[in-house]
Parts: sequence; structure tokens; C-alpha cells
Amino acid sequence: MMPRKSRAETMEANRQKLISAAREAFATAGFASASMDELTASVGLTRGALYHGFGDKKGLLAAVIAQVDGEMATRAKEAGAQVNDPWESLLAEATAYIEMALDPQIRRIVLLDGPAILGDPSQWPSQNACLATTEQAVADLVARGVMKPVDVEAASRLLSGAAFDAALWVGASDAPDIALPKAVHAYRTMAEGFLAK
Amino acid sequence: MMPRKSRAETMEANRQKLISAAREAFATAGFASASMDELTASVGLTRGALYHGFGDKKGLLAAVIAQVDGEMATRAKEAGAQVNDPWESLLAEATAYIEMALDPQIRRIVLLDGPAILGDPSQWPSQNACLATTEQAVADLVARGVMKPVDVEAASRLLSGAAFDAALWVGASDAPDIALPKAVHAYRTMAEGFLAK
DNA sequence: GCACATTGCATACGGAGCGTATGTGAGCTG
DNA sequence: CAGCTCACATACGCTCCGTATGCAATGTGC
Repeated sequence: MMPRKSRAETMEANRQKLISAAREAFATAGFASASMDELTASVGLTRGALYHGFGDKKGLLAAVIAQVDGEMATRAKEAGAQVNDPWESLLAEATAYIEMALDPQIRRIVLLDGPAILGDPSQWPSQNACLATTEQAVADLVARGVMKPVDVEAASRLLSGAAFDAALWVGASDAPDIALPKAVHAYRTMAEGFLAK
Repeated sequence: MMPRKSRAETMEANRQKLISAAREAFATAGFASASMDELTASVGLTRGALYHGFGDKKGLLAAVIAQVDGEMATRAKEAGAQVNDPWESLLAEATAYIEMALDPQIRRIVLLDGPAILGDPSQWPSQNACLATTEQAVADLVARGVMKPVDVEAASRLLSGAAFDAALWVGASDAPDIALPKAVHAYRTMAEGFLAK
């Protein structure tokens, strides 16, 4: 009865502890300034665990981003599902992205450090759940004729990219609570360029 | 007759040599991996010159970005000036941004590393000439009633941000020459959301 | 024009961090 | 229960950044 925790269990637990600590450290210090010695020590481990489980520092970032990206896509889908009109549903998803990205953790890790370290989001290993969900919605709207017949990949990339860019602008603004409605309104206006007449 | 070069002249020359070398090094290796020892040695100097003239590594990046940003804004203005119709002039500027950002140097330094190291472009020390020029054009179009009466700051930020995002997508694409026209077309379509009816 | 102050840049030093190579002890296996 | 496995710890070397100090050439007051 001794092994209250099996080997695989503690391994997964340690993995999550590291990812959780990394979300905090990467968000507050930034990827470059985050010390892996401190990070691992803060959860009672050493760098040995890190390099065994994630390969290198970038690997840990990729794991963090994959997790956050998944959470964001889930929340966006939920927001979109609460609206019936298909076009408004897409805008609800996008607005959800903007509001989620006001979280400094997300801005710093996913929007700033992520592209710089891992390259353009379109070729992240986690295959970008956020981008995939908007692409799905856009493909549907184009098929229904709600949106003009534009290239689905390009349009969805522009829509999600603009949403995150709007969030970066709001987050860097002096008065985010004032900038947010401006950004959302401008975003909706711009997105309507895709609407079929 | 000895001092063929005055002190101020050599100082400015060294400054430009460092900036020029940094554009190359930051673009190929990325900001984080660029060694300042190698960089300074490549132009016959040492890190002493760097820290005296730019403060730190980030300072050199800021100087590089200020220079590139200025060049981009100039080229965009030229592209816009070649078109008479004011709305098409704005689109010409934006398309110029997309095409310029296909240069790997610009993508890597200005679009990827820049925001990660210096923060959101809206608050760069060089006060972002690119953003300023599109803001100028947008303000004019709103005043003329060509564009809907949206918030100028928000709209111009979305327009320039989307242009650069489009370039990132094209640059990361497998077949950039195929993706580019798709991106430009989708961009134009989306931007028309701002057009007054 | 000469002594002196200035300063742009080089040299030297210390510290931190990453990645790897190797060790080890707790769990799985037969 | 004996031996293997492997997740993780330990130890090492290397690179790199930032600062403190030194120096020599340029510019300045008299």
C-alpha cells in the first residue's frame, strides 16, 4: 500500500506544477528574465526536472502557451455559442478574445513573448486552437454566404490577429476602461467589411 | 591637418556602424541570441562603445527600430502619395506596409522582437512613425466623411496592426507568393468596413 | 602652443544563467 | 527479491551581460 502516488501520477503533477509556476514567472518577469533555477526551486524541484520533461526553456514556454491557448479557445467558443445569429456569434468570439487578452498574463506570454520565441502563431506546435476556432466559424459563414467569398485562412487570420492587436493596444493604453469600448466598436466596424451586402 | 575626421564625426560613424551591424545580427540570430561581443567586434569595436553610446542591449534595439520604423514610414508615405483617391491612398500605404514587412529583417526585428523587448509599439520611444502616418491619413478620411466616424486612434491602430499581422502570416506561409495576394485582398475587404456608405 | 580637462572607447572583473553530462535512489518487472 | 528503468538531482563548463576602471586622443583656457 506504500505507493500512495504512482510514478506516472507524480510525474504529471510535477509537470503541471512547472507549467503553473511558469505561467506566473513568464508573465511577471517576461520569458527572457525568468530564471529557471528560481522557477523550479519555487515548486521544490531543480532544473533537472525541467530539462528532462520539456527539453529546454523554450519547450516549457511552448507547453504553457499550448495550455493557455486551449483555455482561450474554449472560452471563446462558449461566448460564441451564447449568440444565435451566426455573424454575431463570430463577433462574440472575437470580442471574447479581446477581453481575455486584457489579462496581463495572456498579453505578455501569448501575444508578446510567444511570437518572438516560437515564431509566428500560425506554425506553433500546439497548432493554435484560437486560430482554428475562428477559422471554423469563418468557413461556415463563407459557406452560408453571410461573408463575402474571401480566402478563409487569410480572413480568419486577419480577424483573430486584429482582435489580439486591439487587446494589445487597450492593454498598453493609459485608460484601458475607456479604450476598450473604442477598440471593440472599431473592431466590429472593420470586421463588417467582410459582410456580404 | 591631422584630424581628417573630427571627434563628432567618428562618433556618429561608429554609431551607424553599430546600428547597421545590429540590423544584420538581430535579424539573423534574433535579439536574444545576438552576441554583443561578436557584433561589436565585427565592426572593429568592443562592448565598451556599445554601452557608452546606447546604454544597454535594449538601447541598441531601440535605435535600430527607430531607424527602420522611420524608413518604413517614409516609404509608405511615398506609396500613398502616388495615388490620388484618398481612400485608395490609405490602402496603398497599408499595402506598402504589408510588402515591406515581407523583408525578414523587418519581421524579425520590428514585428517580433520589438514588441517583446520594448513593449507595445504604441509606446515606443521613437513614437512609431508608421503608426503616426496612418493615424494622419485616417484622421483626414474621417474628417472628409470618407470613413465612418470611428475613433481615429483605434481605427488606425487596427489598420496598421492588421497590415503587419497580414505580413507575418504571409512571411510564415509555405508559399508566400501565393499567400500575399490573398492577404492583400482580404485586408482590403476588411478595411472597407470603415468606408462610409 | 602647452598644460589640463573631457570623453569616447578599451580592458578587466564579477555574477548569473543555460544546457549537458553524470550520478542516484525510488519504483516497476519478472 | 534482484536487477533494471527512469525521473530527477548534482556538478561542470561555457557564454554573455553589465559595470567599474584605465587610457589615449581630442578639444579648450590661458
